[in-house]
Amino acid sequence: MRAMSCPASTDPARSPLLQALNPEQLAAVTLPAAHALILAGAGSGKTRVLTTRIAWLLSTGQVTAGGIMAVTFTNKAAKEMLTRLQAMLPLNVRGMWIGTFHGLCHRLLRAHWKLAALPQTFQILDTQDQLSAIKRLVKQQGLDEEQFKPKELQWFIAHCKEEGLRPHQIPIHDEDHRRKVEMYQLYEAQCQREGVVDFGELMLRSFELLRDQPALREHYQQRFRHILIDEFQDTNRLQYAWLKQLAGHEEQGRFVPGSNAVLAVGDDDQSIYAFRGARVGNMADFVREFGVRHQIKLEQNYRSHGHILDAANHLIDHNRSRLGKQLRTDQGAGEPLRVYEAPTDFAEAQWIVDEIRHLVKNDGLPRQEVAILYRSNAQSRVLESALFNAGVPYRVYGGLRFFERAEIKHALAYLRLLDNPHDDTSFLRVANFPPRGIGARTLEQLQDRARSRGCSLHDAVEHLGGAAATKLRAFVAKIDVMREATAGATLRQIIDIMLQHSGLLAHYRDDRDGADRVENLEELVNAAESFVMQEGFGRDAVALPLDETASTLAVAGQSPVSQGLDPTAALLDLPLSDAVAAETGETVSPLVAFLTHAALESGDNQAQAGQDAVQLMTVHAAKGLEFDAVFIAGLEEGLFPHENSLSNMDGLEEERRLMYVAITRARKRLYLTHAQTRMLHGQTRYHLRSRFFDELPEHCLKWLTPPSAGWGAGERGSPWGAAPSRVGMQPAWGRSGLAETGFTVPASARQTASPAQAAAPHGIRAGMQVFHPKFGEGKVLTVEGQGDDARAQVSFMRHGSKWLALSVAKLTPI
DNA sequence: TCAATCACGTTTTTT
DNA sequence: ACGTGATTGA
Repeated sequence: MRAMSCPASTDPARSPLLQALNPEQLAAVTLPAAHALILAGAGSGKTRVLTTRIAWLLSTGQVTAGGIMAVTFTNKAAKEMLTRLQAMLPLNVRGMWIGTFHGLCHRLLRAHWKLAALPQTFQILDTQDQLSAIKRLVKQQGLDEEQFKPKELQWFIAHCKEEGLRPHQIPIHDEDHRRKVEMYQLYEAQCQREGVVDFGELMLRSFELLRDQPALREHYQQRFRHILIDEFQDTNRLQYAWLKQLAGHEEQGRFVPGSNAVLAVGDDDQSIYAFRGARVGNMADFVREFGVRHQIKLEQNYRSHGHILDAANHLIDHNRSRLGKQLRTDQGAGEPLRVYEAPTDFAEAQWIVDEIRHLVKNDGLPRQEVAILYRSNAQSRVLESALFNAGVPYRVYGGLRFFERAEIKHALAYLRLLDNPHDDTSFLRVANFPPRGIGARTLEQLQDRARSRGCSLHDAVEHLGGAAATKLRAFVAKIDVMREATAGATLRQIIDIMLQHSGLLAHYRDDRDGADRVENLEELVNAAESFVMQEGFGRDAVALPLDETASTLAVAGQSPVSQGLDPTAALLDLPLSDAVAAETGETVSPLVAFLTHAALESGDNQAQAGQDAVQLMTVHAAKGLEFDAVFIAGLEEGLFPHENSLSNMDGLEEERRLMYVAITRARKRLYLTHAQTRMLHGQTRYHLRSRFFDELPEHCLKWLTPPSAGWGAGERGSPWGAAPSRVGMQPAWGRSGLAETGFTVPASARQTASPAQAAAPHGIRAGMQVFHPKFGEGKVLTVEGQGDDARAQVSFMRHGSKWLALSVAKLTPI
């Protein structure tokens, strides 16, 4: 370790930390302390660069641990960074500000709860809680749930916050819009009254805190000399604005970057979250507004074989809006991409499973090194059943997470009421659970009373008369008893007491199908135990992180006071006493901390159901992961690219980036599969092969089935459909079995060798050019349903894509 | 208050 | 097709 703490002036290559880096990576790691942008391609060692950069900054004494902030999007990424850092440096990373956007915002708000106008024990509303809070509000306002769909309202509020807008800042368009904004305002008031904040509020409130408190802002600007941001292409407007508060200030309406250094790492080609507010444009804005002079591209890929990379490069080249980047590898070309067309989704799944068994049996591939990726969750069902029937162990990502399970949410609601009896969301969740004779009617009365008095449900109870009130009082008393019984207890004891007193445990024990839920509740106790262990509550670990940091570096032979900026001193100088309190973690009780943890980290996606299992997930979920062998299933027009994204260019380009992400997950072997027909929403649908096939270089592909007509076919006016086949019928070539056999088909022949596009009686088939009296010329994308129910999705030249009932619409093939 | 029935929606998702 | 969430009847 001593060797690493060489001063910045010595040859950096001598440090063992830096030796294994390629020139671009080295340049990125050893950048001067200035704003910089790293364009990091898939598999280019991005995380490694980030962590090594931090380690390098620390070990060369350019900054102390307290002077670094590193931001990620997911807890997983944050954890990974911490783990890798710890492996590189003898450092207590606890005092470092490494975490997710929301985690760090939360930390700020806990530290400065008074300035942020929050109650000290404020709790976090997850998406579920938020929705139920909104439903409650809509009902309370006596509004029609049909007209004001809570889901829509939730979306509206979340998006306003992502844009950094408070209700009064929103320009009103029309009456409907005005009412939405009004609801937003009422929702805010409700949250404030109940002492809860949603995810968006964590971001927005801490942004405003920094914006409106100059002393605080300057303190943190002085403190965080180096700010590093991962997955920058996924940041939304508010996150970027938040960053600017930490790294500069406004002057006459213009942003002036500060003296600290922001390192943004991202990949515009992997921007797949525009639908939730991500702005790739933040990358360009960052370069402009921060006057970035250092830009580095990491294009050396350490993951995939040549053909896979070629395919990815070629595909993404079809996107127009790109910063421009080309991955390269030192590994050989490797195997070609295998393409398989199945008659049905069922057959596709069957074939994939067979192929996986061969991979495992013949090639000795560990099952967890095989992934099946798909565009939408609905596709997992048929794959799961095929795997299940074949007895192949598998694991599906993306189900309910631990802290989202109903029984856990109930338990957490009780725990929250212990700290904050005015949390109405929690109150309503468990007032009658387990059932104790408090009906919906009673709760409605209580809500009315609370509203008219402007108080919480808890406080409204004593002002309620009648028989029902007795039961409510008993409930409130129960909570009060629990609160007394748990005073001064450890987290474990609190949970044990709560589980007993609330009757939750007994309720699920009595339930015939409650075994799993009982198990989960017991797991909750374990989760709390390990949380306490990790956080080291009530012990030295949290006490003085900055001092520990200082001594660590002193041992490494460096003065923590470099550039005259001692963060410890800066902190103590602060007139903000609660900042110190927060830094030492003194003010947060273990229970509050645990509840926060539950909200911010909703837990693992699924218990490790067998390590040796094939991995199933959406392409989105696969981002950042890699596997030896990858299957991308359901590569069909309308599915992938998804039909909802076809109406505009941006949508299609995002789908293409998604495909790019999918391809670059594979190390050695990649399969691309599609089906002619598929069950979707209970109906049979006929799909064309995805246009993405036509965007891959021919020399990378190995067609295991004769290539049929694809997206490009109709466009080029080639003849159609030789022999129509029926749904479920085996194609002429049968199951060509092993991937070892293959067809080599020249690109020119691809469109004409068109087998078996299933035909419906009306004669309209996917891929046809058609004419509509009103919309004019168009191309059929999808046909679904039979008889009078048959519908087609047609992409018209002038009117975009539309769904038309074939029994009504006058479509003529041309 | 609870179970049975029915309408509804159904791209992607983290915090 | 299928699971969820709200409504209705016992």
